[in-house]
Amino acid sequence: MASSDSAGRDLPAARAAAAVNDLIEVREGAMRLKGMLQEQSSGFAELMDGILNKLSSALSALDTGCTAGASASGASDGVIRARAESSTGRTRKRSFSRRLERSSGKRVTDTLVDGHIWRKYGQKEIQNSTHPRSYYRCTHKSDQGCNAKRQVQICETHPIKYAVTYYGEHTCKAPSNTPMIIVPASGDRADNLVSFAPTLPQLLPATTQLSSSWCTSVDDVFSSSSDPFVQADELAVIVGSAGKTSSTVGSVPDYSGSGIGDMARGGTGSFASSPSSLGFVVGSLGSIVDDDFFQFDP
DNA sequence: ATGATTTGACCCTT
DNA sequence: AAGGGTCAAATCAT
Repeated sequence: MASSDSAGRDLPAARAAAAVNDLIEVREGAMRLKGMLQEQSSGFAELMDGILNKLSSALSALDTGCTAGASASGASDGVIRARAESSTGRTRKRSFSRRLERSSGKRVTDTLVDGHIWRKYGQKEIQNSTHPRSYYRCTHKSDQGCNAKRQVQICETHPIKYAVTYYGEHTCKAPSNTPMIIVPASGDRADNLVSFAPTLPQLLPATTQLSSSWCTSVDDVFSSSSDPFVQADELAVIVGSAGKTSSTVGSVPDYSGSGIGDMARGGTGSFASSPSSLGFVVGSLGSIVDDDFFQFDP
C-alpha cells in the first residue's frame, strides 16, 4: 500500500539517510580527534567544538526531516495481521512487519557494544554461513518507538570479530544519537566536564571486559581499533545508557562454543542489574546535566 | 515477578 | 520454493 508513494519519496529519503550516516561518521571522527587534540591545545579543542556544533546542528536538522518520513513509512509499514495456529494447537495473532530501512553498511568489529542498548529478537542459521545471524532491535522500541535494528554475525574470515549491519536510525534518546557535548569554550567548564574521568577507571578498570563494554564508543566499534583511551564523550555514552536503562544493558548473540558468547553470558558483557553502580555514574553527572553540559535536542 | 533470550513457526521477498 | 526477517510462546536469568 505504501509502495507507490514510497517510490516517490524513496530517493530523497535515501539520500538524506546516506547524508545522515556520513555526518554521523564524520562527527564521531571529529569527536575522537577532539579528544586527541584536547590534550595538545585548548585552541584545537575550541575549533573541534565548533565543528562538532555545526555537525550536530546539521544532524538535528536532517533528523527531523528524516524521522518524519521514516515514521510515516514505518507506521504504514505494510503491517499484515494474520492468525495462525501453531503445531502445539495454540491460536495466536500475529502482526508482521517488513524492514524497509536501508542498511547503513556492514561493519566488522571486535565488540558488540556501540553505546546503544539492544534487545535480541531472533537468530537464524544462514545459508553458506558457518555462524548464525542474530537480530537485534533497539531496546527503546517499545517506550520510544525507536526503529533502529542491527544484525550480528560472526565474521567468516576472522571468527573473533563480528560483522554488524545496522538498519534504521536511532530515534531514541540514546547518547550516541544525540548531539554530544556542546561545551562553551570556557576552560573551567570544559575541565569540569572531563574532571570526573579519572574516577571512572577506579570504578571500571579499563583492562576488564566490563569496562571495555561500558566504555566502548561508536568509533571503537566501527573502526575496530583498539585505542584504549577513554574520552569524555564516551563517558557520556555510559551515563546516557545508565540513565535510560533500568535493566539489562548489553546483549550478545548466543555463539556458544565460539568462546565469544561466553564472555557476555558469563556476566562480564552482560551486566544485567547493577543499578547501584550505574547510579554512581549517573549521580556524579547529575549536576553536570543540570548545568546544561549535555544538550539533548527535543 | 519481571524482563531478556531462545527457538520454532510464520510470512515476505526474490 | 528457498532463504531470510520477524513474531511470540516458552524458557531462562535476575
